[in-house]
Amino acid sequence: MSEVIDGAKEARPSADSLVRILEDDILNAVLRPGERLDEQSLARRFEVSRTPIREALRHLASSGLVDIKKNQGATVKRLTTGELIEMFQVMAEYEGLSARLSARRMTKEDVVEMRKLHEECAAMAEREDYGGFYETNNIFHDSIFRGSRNVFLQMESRKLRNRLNVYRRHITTPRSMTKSAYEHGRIVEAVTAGDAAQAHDLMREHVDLLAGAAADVLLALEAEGIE
Amino acid sequence: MSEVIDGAKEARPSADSLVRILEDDILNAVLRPGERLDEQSLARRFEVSRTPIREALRHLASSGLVDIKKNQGATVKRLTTGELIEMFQVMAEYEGLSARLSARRMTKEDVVEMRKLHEECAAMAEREDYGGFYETNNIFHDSIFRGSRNVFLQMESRKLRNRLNVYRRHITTPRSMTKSAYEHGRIVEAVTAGDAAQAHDLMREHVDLLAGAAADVLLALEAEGIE
DNA sequence: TCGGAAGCGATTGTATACAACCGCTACTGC
DNA sequence: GCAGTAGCGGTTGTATACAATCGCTTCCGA
Repeated sequence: MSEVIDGAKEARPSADSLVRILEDDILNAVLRPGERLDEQSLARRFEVSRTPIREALRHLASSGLVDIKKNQGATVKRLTTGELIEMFQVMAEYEGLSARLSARRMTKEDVVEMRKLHEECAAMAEREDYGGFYETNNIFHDSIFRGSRNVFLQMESRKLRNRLNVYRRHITTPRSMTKSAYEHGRIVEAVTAGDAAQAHDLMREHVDLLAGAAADVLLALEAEGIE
Repeated sequence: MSEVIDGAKEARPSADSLVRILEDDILNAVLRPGERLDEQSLARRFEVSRTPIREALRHLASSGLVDIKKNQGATVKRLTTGELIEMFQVMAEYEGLSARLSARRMTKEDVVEMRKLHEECAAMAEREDYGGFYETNNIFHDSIFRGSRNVFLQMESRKLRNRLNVYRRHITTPRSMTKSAYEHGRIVEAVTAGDAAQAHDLMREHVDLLAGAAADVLLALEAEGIE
């Protein structure tokens, strides 16, 4: 990564920094889906010219966070239900692959780390500490991504997770922490045992909230334009 | 897509078109991995100013085809063997997911189309028409991606396939067409039967073998320095 | 009153001008 | 002779100026 120098937030940011700043704003819902991203306003706000703003917007566009229409400017990408489902399915696949690879490649130290995080997760569930569970759950999943020893997979899943997180607040997860923790346990066992196929399946099912026929129906409905 | 007007190849291309032109050049190895992409030269070549060139380069950078270092310009991204293998693994997962979803969602018409393409593939294999097999094989796999009814998956896999195709010429796939055709057959049956899990596994293994073989060849190539 | 087209304002797309930065070379001093 | 530095050429990064395009409003006519 770049220097940590940009701690001084009043220094005029350069295109590079702008990408991250705008990205954060989108992920934290400072900029909301559908919102217009006017080049001049942004230029004034950051005290730079339109040029670096444009570059940043183009970058965000090709990473999927922003939507640019020719001669009509940029808006924060608004995802339809269908697109969200599609992306969740791919995310589930990423997670499944990470578990498969981890089952084959994790070192003893990796496994210890993973088990520790799993136990922390379980403890959070026990206490019904939702915030803590959410945090630890993320770290647990990350440990499995790292264990996969596939940097490309890690990058892609991180990008996708960011995009999905924009909508996290709208997704009131109906899942119980206890059930999640139980599933974590089974995944941990499969990975530890080196059972790649089992690890893959358990993980994909664990993550794929909308795996079932519900998704098929929703997609079909949307295909005929019902909103 | 956009207008078909840009058939006139001497019209000065706009940033949008430039992305596709440069992309094609990279995919067709007119621009080779590691090659420098000088803004001024490109600007002269296409008779535009540096501005649209820059935008195109940034776009290609975030789609992974180009590598941009701050103040040091852009080069065609050169992938290491390890990165290629990682990407092939993810690609296999994409294909597996497409088969899984197709098994659940394909219409009767989709299935007919898929079977037709499979039979064409088999015929090509029979005749040992390697070029024809390659073409038809791609179309066959595409038909399954389409059958998945997951546009996001299709887009991601297309992007990834493009990136991998840059190195296709280095990958003289040692697989027999006959074996591929046979595996296609099993996949077709699983999809038709609606056996999602089976379709997924068969497809992933079908493509993953390519990855394994590719890895070996690439490792050999890297030993002598890829150029 | 409603439909349509032309003009206007505003925004994006492109070109050019200028500033900042990097790498290389050559020179100087030890 | 070699190390280090200062200067130079060239490339990228940013700012500004200009052109093209789009949507909206307004005006005209039926």
